[in-house]
Amino acid sequence: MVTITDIAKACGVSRATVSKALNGAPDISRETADRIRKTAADLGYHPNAAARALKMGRSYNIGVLFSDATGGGISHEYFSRILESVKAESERLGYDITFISQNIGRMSMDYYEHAKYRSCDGVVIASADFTAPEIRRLAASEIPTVTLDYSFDSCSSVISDNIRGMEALVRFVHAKGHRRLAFIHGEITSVTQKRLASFRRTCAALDIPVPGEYIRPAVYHDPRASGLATRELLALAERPTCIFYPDDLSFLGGMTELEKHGLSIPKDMSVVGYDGIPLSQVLRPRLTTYRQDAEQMGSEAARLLIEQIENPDTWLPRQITAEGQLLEGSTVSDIG
Amino acid sequence: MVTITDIAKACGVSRATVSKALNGAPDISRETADRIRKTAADLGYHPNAAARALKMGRSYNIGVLFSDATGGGISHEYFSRILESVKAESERLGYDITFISQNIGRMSMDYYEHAKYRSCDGVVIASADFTAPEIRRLAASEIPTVTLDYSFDSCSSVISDNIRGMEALVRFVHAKGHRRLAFIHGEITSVTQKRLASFRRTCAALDIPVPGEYIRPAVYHDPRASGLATRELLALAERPTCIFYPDDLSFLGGMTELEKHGLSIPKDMSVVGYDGIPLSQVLRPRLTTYRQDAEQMGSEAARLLIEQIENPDTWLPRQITAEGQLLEGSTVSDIG
DNA sequence: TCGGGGTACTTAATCGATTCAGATGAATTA
DNA sequence: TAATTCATCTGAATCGATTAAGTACCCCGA
Repeated sequence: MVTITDIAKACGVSRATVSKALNGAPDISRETADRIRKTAADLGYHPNAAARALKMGRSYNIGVLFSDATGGGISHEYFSRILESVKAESERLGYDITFISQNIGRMSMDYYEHAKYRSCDGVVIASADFTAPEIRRLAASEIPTVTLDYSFDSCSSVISDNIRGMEALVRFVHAKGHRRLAFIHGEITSVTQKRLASFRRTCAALDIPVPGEYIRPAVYHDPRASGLATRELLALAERPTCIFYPDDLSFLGGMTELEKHGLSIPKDMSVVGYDGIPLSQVLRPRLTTYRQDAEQMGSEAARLLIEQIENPDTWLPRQITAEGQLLEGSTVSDIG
Repeated sequence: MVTITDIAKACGVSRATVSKALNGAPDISRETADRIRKTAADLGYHPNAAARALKMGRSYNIGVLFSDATGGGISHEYFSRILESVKAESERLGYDITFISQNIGRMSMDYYEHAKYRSCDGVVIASADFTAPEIRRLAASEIPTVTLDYSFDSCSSVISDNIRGMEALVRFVHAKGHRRLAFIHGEITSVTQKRLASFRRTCAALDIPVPGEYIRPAVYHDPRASGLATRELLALAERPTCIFYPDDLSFLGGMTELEKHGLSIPKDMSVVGYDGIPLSQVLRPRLTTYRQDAEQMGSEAARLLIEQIENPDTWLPRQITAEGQLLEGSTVSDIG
């Protein structure tokens, strides 16, 4: 590896001079600085990240903490899209990405310790459970932190607008004349709570009664679970006219179940999804759903975090809401 | 942060002794070693990764390089599942994961330089194009490397058996009596070439003619592209009786198109996918496809890599083939 | 001619951990 | 008793980069 010493030798100056020149210190003459920069480029020099991290306490590395109940966090399309855009934006701004988890090999450490161990300059957190003490410890620590879809008041956050998204869907369906709305929800998380609360509140505002049996638990991104919930709904004495699915993938499980019962969408049953993944828009009928802008959320999160890292003094926590968008497909019949 | 110096002070020994005790050096007495280990645990000590990396040239960090044409690598289910399992297995073995890419911030560097910059102990490579010079440079370097779905003879690799997988599908369809097989393929990569070659070879072996117009290009994981390709196939004078899709998601695009033409699966058209993602098995009819074991591939890759890192002397390149499995759904009619 | 004040550099300490080459002291041997 | 051996621990250099403090040199004014 080319080190600062090699450049110093090649240029006949001290290592300190090289370091300063490369970092744009004011007390190096133009000519020397240019010469050093040219030599560095010629030799293919890149600073050693470990040495820098050790000396400066800055690693130019940001941690990503994705924790969900099942552990397969990344493989959910919503998360992987966020991850991809956090990664892209961070790289653009000069930072690398490392995953933060608990228990690396034989060492047992929590998230905070792991982040310190790797000298992460900051961490982006997505979690199904923000009440977990390990998550709170990290969020409350001196390490800059941005949370996704949840907000602590001591750190910045990027939130997809679940309240407004769900309200938009309910109002859309209501406008089409539906009054018997069933709601299949994912595991209880803060996001789920928001969507459910928004569903209930909007229904109340529109004078739509919501019988308890119309609210069914399932699991996010699990077509099987939503298929089951769908079957239960179809067994009710008074069937709903429209089913809200926890997400687009879950809808596919429901779709299968509806077909089995010989019900066609939207003639015999209307449905809406959530997420707006690309797949939902190539299905026929096109799914009516609410698109969450995962790309925007990821890059916004990276920007907020890095801004905080680089301006610790002037920084104040900010909550950014990522606007979604109702995708009006054709899975909701007009029975007005 | 608790450092080795803190422990040394607390125990009244030198820093050297602490380091040796924690690393199990033989010239430290049992009692001293125990006392030091206990103190370390009490104080919540964890070694500083940067300091270690600097001194030892070992970072306990492995790089993951996912590069595809579109750039959205991670968000493809197949890749994200591999990533998830590389991550899980690496963590179990004491390693963290960092993404390797080109051009971090203002610094322009290639993959190899990036891996050096972060002192990665090794790199797992998944790429759409293994002929790219930056990929070859990394694979040919002194950095331990494991490739996925491609093999250089100088490094280990984990390959999903595309040859056998495709052969199994063709034979299955042939056994059901189909003789007019259309093949929609993804972007031309080494994987695509293997599948296509295997398709052609197996067809030849079974005396199935393959007209050029039955081979259609599309894009992996893009329902729109495969929908288009499907439309073209349906416009042919002599339609195929079975369509091979590049992957399960692509099939969904085809499904939509087939429905539009009033064709039902498998009565009017048989189809097979590839990948065996969970979704494919909850659809009705259940998709006939070939399951690639992404989880096994990921953990196998991590194990191979770490074995090489930890035993550089006795190491020899190994090629591991991950067996897949034909999932016999009900999207292929029996016209025998 | 001497010193004040810049400019442009160098020296050396430092970050936290590892490791080689001693050093210490007790026990053993001639 | 003096020399040797062994187990156990310490001192100091080192990895590559940064940075506070110090030095050399030049220019200028009185």
